[in-house]
Amino acid sequence: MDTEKEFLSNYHIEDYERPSVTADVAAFMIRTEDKTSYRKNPENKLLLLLIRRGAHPFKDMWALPGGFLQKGETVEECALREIAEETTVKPVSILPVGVFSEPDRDPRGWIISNAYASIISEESVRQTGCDDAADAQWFAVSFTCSADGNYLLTLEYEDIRLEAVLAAEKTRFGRTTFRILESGGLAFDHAAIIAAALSALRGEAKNYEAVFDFLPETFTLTAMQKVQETIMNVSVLPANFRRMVSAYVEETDEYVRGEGHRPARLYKRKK
Amino acid sequence: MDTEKEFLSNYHIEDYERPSVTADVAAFMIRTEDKTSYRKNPENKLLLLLIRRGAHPFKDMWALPGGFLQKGETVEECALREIAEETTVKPVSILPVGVFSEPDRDPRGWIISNAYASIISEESVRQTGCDDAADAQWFAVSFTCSADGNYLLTLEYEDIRLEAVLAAEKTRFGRTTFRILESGGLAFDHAAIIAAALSALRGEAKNYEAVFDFLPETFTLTAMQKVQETIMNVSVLPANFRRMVSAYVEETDEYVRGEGHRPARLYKRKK
DNA sequence: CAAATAGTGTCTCTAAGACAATATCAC
DNA sequence: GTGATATTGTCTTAGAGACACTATTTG
Repeated sequence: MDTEKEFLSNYHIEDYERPSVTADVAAFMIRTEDKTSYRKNPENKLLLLLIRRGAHPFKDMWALPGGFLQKGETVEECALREIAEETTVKPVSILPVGVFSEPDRDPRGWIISNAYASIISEESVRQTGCDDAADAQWFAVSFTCSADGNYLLTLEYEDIRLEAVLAAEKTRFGRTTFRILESGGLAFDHAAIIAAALSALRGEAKNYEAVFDFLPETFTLTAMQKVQETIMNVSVLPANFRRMVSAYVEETDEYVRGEGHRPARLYKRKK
Repeated sequence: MDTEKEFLSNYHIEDYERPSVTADVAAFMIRTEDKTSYRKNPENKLLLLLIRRGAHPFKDMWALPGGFLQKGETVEECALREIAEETTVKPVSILPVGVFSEPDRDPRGWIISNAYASIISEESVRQTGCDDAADAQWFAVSFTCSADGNYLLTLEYEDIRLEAVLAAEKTRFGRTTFRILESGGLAFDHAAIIAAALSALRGEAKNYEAVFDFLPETFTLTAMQKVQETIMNVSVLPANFRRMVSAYVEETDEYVRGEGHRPARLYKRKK
């Protein structure tokens, strides 16, 4: 009968075949567009960071930032590291989306991916400017349910337009998985990962958690509502929105002036 | 410039160090206890399947069933296979709980675990009888928040009593992770995995999805309510429970008779 | 003043909690 | 009848959607 110590010294973990493990990150940002009139409030756009692959496989196609898990870090730390390497900004928060482990999902071999959604604040990007590299760009996101029950994921940056089609498959427990019908020029199974990340993000925006992460320290309630509506792709009456978030925010004494209409009070998140 | 084909033939995935990947499963069952009186309804108990480890490390301690990911299967398939190998019954459903990847979580080396909760119906266990092996037993589960804000996880089988203490750490998005203060004799970080699985299970029982999976094809509403209450550790007034589930169930023409009180109509899940 | 947004009040409807009351069986 | 559960109905309250109305600013 071995002792535990003896057992461990004789144990060779290398004897078993193992997969490679990666973390892939869908990094979202909301950009405030330019005003169309001196008195109109600006629109918002939901953006997703994609990297143009410089190497095979899927060379020159667009993919989520991500990379291999390194010894000594957790998968979550790996996701944070990868997003930091690509953007130079620290994500406000990070949300697990799922594990993608279909054996044939990567032509390089047996590689399973831990997917995360992360939220990057517009503020932090404006400060450090992270999209100067031509191979990393923020794409405008559209994700809608089409008439035939499939989902259409559209990603646009200047004249580049990626259109993926996904079949939504309801699994147990109200979860939905997405099967790629057309990848739309996205590498690997990243179209499915992006769809899952968007679903997760929308789920978390319901309780306003995710909404705050897109916003600066202080914000107007209208700005908050626009963020919520941009993520969720629905609209609410302003009066009702104010009532619903009133428990989560607190007033400051400051106002936004000079907008061509009544000044809006700034709020901050209630701890 | 390589073609993709050339690139892949020169690509040696073995050059990079990789972790081992496992799936661990918290398999839950609800057992109907014996009646204490001819006319009283029986109580329910929530049970969790644990395996006594026959090998180092943590030899002779209790652990979740689980095992290494094999080539050609997804982590979910791995979880299903592992639970089938241990119990001979097919779980009704399986629910992802999270990835546990702290570098030092396994003394054998770099091993990350994909945790799942699975639901086993009492019916299927009664039919095939899966706990004849002395090294696999169903433990009664108790999981409560103690006065100091920590969580107490108690697992009992006959004279064996495992008591783990966990600190709940709120992460973003309303999620909670559990840090082990006392493992209570559970192997690896399995106390934390069990706590996370119970949290996930309770979350899914709110919308009755998980509740149906514990029940047979047809059931009384009282039986359904007891299952819900057993999982969630809360109680509801019967009148209100009936109203709340009325949208999810439909009547059958059958009744349960001979119980010493008014016969209860049998219901089935509404598709 | 006009255009636009900021902000308040109120009506209605629905869902959930509390609770009263009735129904039906085995012993 | 008694003790237990089964089942229905109703009162109340909280929250969300709809909408009317007022307030405030800049060009």
